[in-house]
Amino acid sequence: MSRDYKETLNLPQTTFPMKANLVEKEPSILKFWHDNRIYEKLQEINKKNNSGKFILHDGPPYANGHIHIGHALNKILKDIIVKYHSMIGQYSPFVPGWDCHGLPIELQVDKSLGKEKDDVDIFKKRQLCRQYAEKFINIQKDEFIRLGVFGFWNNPYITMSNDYEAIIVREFLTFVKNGYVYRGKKPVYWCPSCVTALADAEVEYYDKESPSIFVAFEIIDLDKFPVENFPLYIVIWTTTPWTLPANLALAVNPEVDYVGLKSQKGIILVAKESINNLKNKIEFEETPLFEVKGKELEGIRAKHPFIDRISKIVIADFVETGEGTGVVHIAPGHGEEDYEIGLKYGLDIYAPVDDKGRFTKEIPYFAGENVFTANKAIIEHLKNLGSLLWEGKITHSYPHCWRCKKPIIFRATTQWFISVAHNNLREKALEEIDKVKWIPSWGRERIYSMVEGRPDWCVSRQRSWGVPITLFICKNCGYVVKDENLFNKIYKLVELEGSDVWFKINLEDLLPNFKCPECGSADFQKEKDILDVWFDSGVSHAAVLERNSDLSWPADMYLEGSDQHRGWFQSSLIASVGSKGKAPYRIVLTHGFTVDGQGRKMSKSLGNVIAPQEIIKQHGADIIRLWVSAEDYRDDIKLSKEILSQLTEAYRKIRNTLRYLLGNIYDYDGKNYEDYLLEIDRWAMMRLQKLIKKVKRAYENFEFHQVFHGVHNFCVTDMSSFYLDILKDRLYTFKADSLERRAAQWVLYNIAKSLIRLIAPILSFTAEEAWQHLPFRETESVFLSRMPEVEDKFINDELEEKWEKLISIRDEVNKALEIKRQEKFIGNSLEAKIILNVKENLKDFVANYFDFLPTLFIVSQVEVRDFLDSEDKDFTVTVEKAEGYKCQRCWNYSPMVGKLEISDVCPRCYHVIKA
RNA sequence: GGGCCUAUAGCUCAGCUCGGUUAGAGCGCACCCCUGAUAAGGGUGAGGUGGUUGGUUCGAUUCCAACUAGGCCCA
Repeated sequence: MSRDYKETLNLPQTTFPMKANLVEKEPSILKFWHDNRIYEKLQEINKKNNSGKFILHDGPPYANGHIHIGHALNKILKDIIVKYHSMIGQYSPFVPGWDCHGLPIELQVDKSLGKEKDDVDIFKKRQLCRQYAEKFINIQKDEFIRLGVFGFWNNPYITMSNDYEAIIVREFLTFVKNGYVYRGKKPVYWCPSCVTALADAEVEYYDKESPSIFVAFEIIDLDKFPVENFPLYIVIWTTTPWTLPANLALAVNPEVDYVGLKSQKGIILVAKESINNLKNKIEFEETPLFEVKGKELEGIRAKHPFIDRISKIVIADFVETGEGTGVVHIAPGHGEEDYEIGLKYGLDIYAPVDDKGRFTKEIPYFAGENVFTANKAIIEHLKNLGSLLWEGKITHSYPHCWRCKKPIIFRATTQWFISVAHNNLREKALEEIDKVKWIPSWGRERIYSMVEGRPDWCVSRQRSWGVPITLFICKNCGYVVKDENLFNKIYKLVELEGSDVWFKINLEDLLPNFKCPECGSADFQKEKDILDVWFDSGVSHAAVLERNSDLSWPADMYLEGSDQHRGWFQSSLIASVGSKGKAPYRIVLTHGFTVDGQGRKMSKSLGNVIAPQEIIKQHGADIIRLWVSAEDYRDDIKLSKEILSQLTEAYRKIRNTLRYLLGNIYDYDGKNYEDYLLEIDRWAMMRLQKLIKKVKRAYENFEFHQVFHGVHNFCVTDMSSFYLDILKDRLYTFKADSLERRAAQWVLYNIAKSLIRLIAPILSFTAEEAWQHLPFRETESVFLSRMPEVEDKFINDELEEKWEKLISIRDEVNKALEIKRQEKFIGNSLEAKIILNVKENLKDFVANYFDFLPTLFIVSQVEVRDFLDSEDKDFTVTVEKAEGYKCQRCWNYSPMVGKLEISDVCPRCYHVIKA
């Protein structure tokens, strides 16, 4: 007649639920943070306590659309860093921002306007753009908050706010004042039918049939070649004959071999590798008369076929020999690469084509003719001159206008530039790059080579939605007014009314009776272009870091995806070096991009996109946060269903470990039992210290996946399968207030309290929830507490070594037990008695732990015998059935069961019950 | 096509900086146990041509090169 002893045990009790139900729980935790002003309190505390600052400056996402997983990744990484630094006491306010101007929003607004688009005035249109941006700021804000990201969400920075726009204007005018800004020409996509410039995003590629021609340019500098009595021609290939009037140079590849071939026309010069492309098109003798490397051709002069002009040969890496002749005709006003070459060789950026795509007056024969229709006439003309060697057709992918769907052209137009050469801006920027810490380190190389090779910054856009280029230009002589007083007035006006004001004012209003200092004219025009949005975000260091008194300049860190080496990191660097001479950041951390399980980029067409909103709905934000921490962000970051389910499992393990810790300290009295620890408790405390050390170092080094792995391993290996399993007996069966049990509780309490804080920057919701279940907590939120400190007194190498040995013996015991379990000899390990056959060298060691061994192995009895075999082992394990009967209370077997006053319990339990 | 980067078990990561015994961990999986952490817990086990191919070397996952696949940025 055994009675139920369950009620005499100290079984775990907790209100911390096993099932997280994050989907419902997280919103209530958000409310808790909000209602109790936890973030604000954290800032106030750290601001006061003076133990340093860590300013992570937020790169503004574009206020368009819902957030995607990349946004989530970026903001969570930032949040982890900011929370960690806050929890070591540093003042780390996080001011989120949004990038609001720019084409994508304008296009959306245009789309919604439909036909009305061309009728609405600029104020109306800008207002619509503003409303559009506002809408998505609010949407994204809610989505970021839902992820558990802490920050000043009520007071973010917005690049379209009046004060921010004013700083944009001020910074730009400073660049102007300091001489960095100039007007130049640059080819842009141009639709002759819509009479407008197009942005990259407005260009669509379709197949188009174009002429394909070989044209001979006669070489003047014959003395460089072993040819006598023969004219020499260099032969180009082009599919845009209409660009020939603008031809200013001929490009060859420096590494390619060029050959002279005898033809009817004379000797023709083409790439050796291109000879095959000429066969059946031109008659020539295949044996080359001479051979010359491309780079040796640089500088040689040739005659334009129908315009009285010299075209020099230039070298360019991009010239290919796969098609054509290995020689490319260069019209710097009509092509991107041509333009780059033009800049390099100081060529005129020449584009004798008007708004409607017609040749200007200066072009003989073809003036006034549309460039596309002129193709035919030009070919005819070349033919007549004998310069055309071959003519054919080609179908290729060609840019078209997204609105009228007609083919577009590249056409140089007047644009505003920031010179990177002026005042050694480029060199200074490069020097600054070397002062910054780049994580990962290859970031330095990447941005360095980009800045080293970048052209001047084209900052003008022919658009409506942006901050205007606030300059007045003399209509007569082109002088740009740089009056300090004027600049100040404009700045003040924008600060007061926003940049819309620019479209309402005239120079006359600001500087009455102003005359051009160059020519005395009083006739000025107001610039209509707006600024590149990269300038907007590029000056955030001035508009946010510098101006917000809670922050400081430079930032400790910028953290964005690796695409920003070309984007924001660079625009910020140039903007900051240009005005302050220094980089706006000390550390730049980059992360990779989110890809699917196979490492492919996420795209709608592949159907492998996983939205953060979806994960939140299914698993909760903490799972996204765990994902962010688990993956090594320096590479591309994989995300798949499989990865999510793995993380869910890992989450459960961590959560359950916390739950078990909390469940076993339900009646802990809060006193210090350090002096009563058993050795295994000291071992556990040591493991905890090692974990704290590892995790903190990982946070310091921004290696969050180490945090995840460290914590998870600790929960699984050290806690769940070892310490906690072994501890059950003591916790459940010992007298509730016995010193042994209290000592264990003291350890568990320490572990719980530390663990919760260690995971708080990552599993913010779960940590907060657990914290609220932690007895004797000193702060109302886990985030108002500090990261645990390593207590060196618990670190003991000798102890560690001993326990490694004990654990390896335990492993062997487990193997032996498993064999017997499979044989159905035993089930629960408490049914067993272990015989340890030990050699001389282990004897003393084992003897020392003799009393503890049953606990360690979780068996009922252990007997130690001498191991006399000569086998190459220090010990062997034999499993026998435990002696005596099972104690109905603690389930250990004992020969004493049945011999006591209470017949079904062991002596140990007997005393507990009796007491 | 160019610059930068990545490639270790089904998954997430170690190790390799200064090349040298059977390449580690956790998860997952399989089998077993427990039913006093229970939509939990414990045990054991099976999983790797270290992307491929060359080179350097007595010896390479670790160094070098090429290639393949993938990513970012350009063209």
